Amino acid sequence: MLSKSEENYLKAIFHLSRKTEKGISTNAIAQQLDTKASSVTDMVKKLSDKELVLYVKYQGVTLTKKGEKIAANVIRKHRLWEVLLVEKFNFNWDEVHEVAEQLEHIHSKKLINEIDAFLGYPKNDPHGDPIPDEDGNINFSEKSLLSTIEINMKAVCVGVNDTSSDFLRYLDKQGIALGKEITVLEKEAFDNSMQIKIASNEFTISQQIANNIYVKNKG
Amino acid sequence: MLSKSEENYLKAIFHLSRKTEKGISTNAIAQQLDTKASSVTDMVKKLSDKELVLYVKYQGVTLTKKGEKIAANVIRKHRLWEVLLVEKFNFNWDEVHEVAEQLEHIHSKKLINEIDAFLGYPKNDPHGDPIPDEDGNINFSEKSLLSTIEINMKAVCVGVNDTSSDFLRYLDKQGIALGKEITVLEKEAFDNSMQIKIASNEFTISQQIANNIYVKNKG
DNA sequence: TCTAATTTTTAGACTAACCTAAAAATAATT
DNA sequence: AATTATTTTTAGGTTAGTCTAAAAATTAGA
Repeated sequence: MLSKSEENYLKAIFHLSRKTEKGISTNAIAQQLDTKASSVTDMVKKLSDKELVLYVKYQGVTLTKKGEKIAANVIRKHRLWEVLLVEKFNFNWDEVHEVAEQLEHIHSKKLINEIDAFLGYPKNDPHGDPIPDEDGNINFSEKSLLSTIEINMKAVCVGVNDTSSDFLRYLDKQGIALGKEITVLEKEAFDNSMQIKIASNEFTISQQIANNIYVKNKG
Repeated sequence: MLSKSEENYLKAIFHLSRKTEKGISTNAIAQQLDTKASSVTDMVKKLSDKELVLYVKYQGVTLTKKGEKIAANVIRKHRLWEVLLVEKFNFNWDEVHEVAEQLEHIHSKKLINEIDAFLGYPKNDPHGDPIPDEDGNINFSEKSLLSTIEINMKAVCVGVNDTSSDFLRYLDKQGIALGKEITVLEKEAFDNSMQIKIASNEFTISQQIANNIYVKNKG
């Protein structure tokens, strides 16, 4: 049985691996976990001994099949708990992260599968991220950043990149939520801000906002 | 914020304090937590520094008001999680303990109060034990051991003492459950076994069994 | 009440997970 | 290609929580 810390390292490496094909640097992991590179080196050696990562000194790490499966399972738990909190326990999508960080380390196969069933086998968490299945398979359906959508095109909001409270509450305030249809009306060349329409509401969002909203193009 | 270990010590002292007015010995705590007396001494000093227990060397410990409230809160969480597992997630009452031991250490006031509401503010856990309120108040309603009930008296099962899987599954098999009415038909002086009736079923139970079932006398 | 048995505490050590500071390796720049 | 800058690792230390073994205090028995 892995410790909470070991699980967190595997999860961090999993997430970082999505963004590159190369081995993940100790520094990158340290940053992700808000710890020091020297601590990462220690832990990565331990995970390597347990055959959960492949580690070559100075060359970064990659997950083994075994490590990847465990990481995906932690993420599965995190996301299912998030859905439970939002759907059944009146949490807002900006309130779930901290508690889910704790709950993802609860060890009980039965419990997480019962929650999955209780929720009707959801495919995505409250931020639109896909929920891995029991075997660690994860469905990365393609999505685009809102900032890349052309003028006069329609798109459906399917996820967010930033999950900070500040950002999510801004979205709440603007009426931006998963499933909402967004029309791009105009783009400002100077600051890359864009004019968008949701339902009958028209307003402007900054590039920073548009860079943190995932959509599926509807043409 | 207290560590999991500190919370477990407070909980153990709380439970042991129910059985005696005296200070709780390091040995008793060690036994309860399956650890060594020397470890207990260390921890008890720490809890004393934090003013969660009263500790005099060689004289045992008692909880302070502050410590008692925290302990009751851990127990509240443990028992509410148990109800959730049984009522919503298809756990049997003999399966909940281990997971609840993990879940009781999740820190989120909102979550536990939402669960409480979701469950309709239950008064007792699946084993009949009372659930403390948010302020740590706990309702110890009096109950007797089935072994003390006189012949020809009726009683309602309201709790169990032993919560091991073996014992609880034995009760399942015999049709003994919370709320069931039990009539004492006969007592065997030799081994203190008793003949009982539940619904229309008559059978014999050993003294050991009768000593682990709590009932409320119905006369 | 004095000695023996038991309980409790102290002393010293271990592990997991972290840290800082220095050394070593790799990457970047001229 | 040589030097500088950056990244990574090593070395040594810290804290929380545990342990064993020995010492000290308390309790029990004769």
